[in-house]
Amino acid sequence: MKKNVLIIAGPTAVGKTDLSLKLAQELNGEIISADSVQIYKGMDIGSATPSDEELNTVKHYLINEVNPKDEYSVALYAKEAREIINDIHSRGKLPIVVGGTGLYINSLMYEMDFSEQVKDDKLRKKLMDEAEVEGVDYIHNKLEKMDPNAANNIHKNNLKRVIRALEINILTGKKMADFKTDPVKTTEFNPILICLKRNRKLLYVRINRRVDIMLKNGLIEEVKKLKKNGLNQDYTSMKAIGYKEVLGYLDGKYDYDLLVTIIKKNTRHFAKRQLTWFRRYNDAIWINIDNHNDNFEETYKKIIKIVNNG
RNA sequence: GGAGGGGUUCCCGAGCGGCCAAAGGGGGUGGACUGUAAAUCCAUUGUCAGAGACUUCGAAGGUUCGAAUCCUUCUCCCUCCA
Repeated sequence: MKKNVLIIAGPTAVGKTDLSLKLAQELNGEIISADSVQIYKGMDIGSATPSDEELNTVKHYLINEVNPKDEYSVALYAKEAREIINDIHSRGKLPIVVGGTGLYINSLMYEMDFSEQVKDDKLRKKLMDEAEVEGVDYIHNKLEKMDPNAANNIHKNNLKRVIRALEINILTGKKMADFKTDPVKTTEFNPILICLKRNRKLLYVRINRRVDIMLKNGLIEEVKKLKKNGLNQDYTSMKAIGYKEVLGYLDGKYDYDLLVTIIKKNTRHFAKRQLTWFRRYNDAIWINIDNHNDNFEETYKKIIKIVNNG
């Protein structure tokens, strides 16, 4: 029988951390983060990384692992998280994947083909320059000739993706579809996907409140520190919500009030995108936790039952 | 008290007789997503909805084949002079 992996997903600020800590204690589990920002070191406030106390209560993985100047990727995540899952299983414990990065979670639940190491920054830049000079239609037509299927699926304005598809074709001669086999579920373990949700309005209230708290807790200082260490908006890590906006504020692009508004807005938009992503999974178990602000008992008991019954 | 300017769809803001359910932006909502994913991109946004019908542009009247657009009165807001 395949071993279980419990996955707790959901939009930002829904309350994943609190619940997962409780679950880990009840289920003899260890937590693997699925968060593309918490994985970076020194980005704690803006990414709502669990506190030191929380991190010490339950064993956590893939949090504060990567230098913000380094690049990270789903491919790496899929590899590392699977190794950790195996390790946890080998010790007879339950791996609990917690996070809101849909693609990362997807890379665990499904077999994604990351075998070909293809990436060429120079080529990307060249294509980007080309697009700037010739226009998006030109570059999209180019893709149309090389990989009509991909061109059909990617909107011409989505430059990043158009270029990626071209990059793959130029580097490997393959087409996008060659990597995009029908979703095949992983056979290594049995993923149990729990998606947490709340009433949208309430979620937005929580988001707004949390942004205020982040600011009060020193988000700006955190970004200043990162900036001092040489980080700027060109780094992937600094494109995270909260960070990119504060960098703009520090550069004088807008005042404090507008900064707050923008961070909140972007976070709300993000939460919406997360929800859209998670809705793709037909076998997801959605749990509304509106009524569990103070007491998770009912929710975690429900989840424990689900896990125990396979 | 006098002289002007203005009240437009959730918000800001264009329109100034028909091509206006009304530009544009914001916000909201829905969606896409295979190595940057907290990224990147798309759609939709008066109501019912099938073409189409119905109710909107501060309020009430009026002119006109036809009004958000013109006239009258009322009402609220802003600026300047007193």
